[in-house]
Amino acid sequence: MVQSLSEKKITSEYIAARMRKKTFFARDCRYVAEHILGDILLIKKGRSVLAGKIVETEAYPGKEDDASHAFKGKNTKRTSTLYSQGGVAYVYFIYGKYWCFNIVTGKKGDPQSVFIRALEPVCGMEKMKKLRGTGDMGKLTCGPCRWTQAFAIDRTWSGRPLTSFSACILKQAGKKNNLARGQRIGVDYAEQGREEFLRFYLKDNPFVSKK
DNA sequence: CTCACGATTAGA
DNA sequence: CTAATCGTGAGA
Repeated sequence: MVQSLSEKKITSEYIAARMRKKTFFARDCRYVAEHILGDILLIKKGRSVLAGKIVETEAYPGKEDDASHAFKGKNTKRTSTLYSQGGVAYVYFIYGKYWCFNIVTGKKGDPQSVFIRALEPVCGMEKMKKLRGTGDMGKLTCGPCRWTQAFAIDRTWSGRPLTSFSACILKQAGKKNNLARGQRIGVDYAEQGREEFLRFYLKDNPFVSKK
């Protein structure tokens, strides 16, 4: 277990010292997907704080990736956010009831992103349980559409910066990740993309979506 | 306008 | 294992 953020003081100085900057997100999605493992996703609304350790990610390189919404440069009303400068969220609706959350990476015009598949709860667990309608830790935040529900993510998040005091990624200095890599999940429709090893996760972390 | 489908999940 | 469920995007 990571140290609970609520055990520390979440001051703006604390956030400023650890926040991942825009320049970090300007990198290739594979690099970002790997290096944000173990970092903390933090969302503040007034006094309420929700935070989780990132334990599972997938890289979506964009134009050359037949699993990506931006394959061959496809640009629609929904996917236009993917073409932003790295560092904002890309959120979309799926299966009639869920929200999927990505972090846009790379330079403006290059539609890369990192899909966040699972978090380990760190702060605001009671609120998460309420939003999920369950106290079952095994199903609270392990899964791309479970954690977004626990964090009340919806369409209003698409395009929002993840480099602000109310929403950011906190770098965890000195972390020792036991990294694992594999094929992405749920993209069997992509003949090329399904073969590539673009899924990253923390080995043996119980909050990873698949065992 | 119509229609097929999905970067998933809950439940039988 | 399958049903649920509806916004999105492609095509008529």
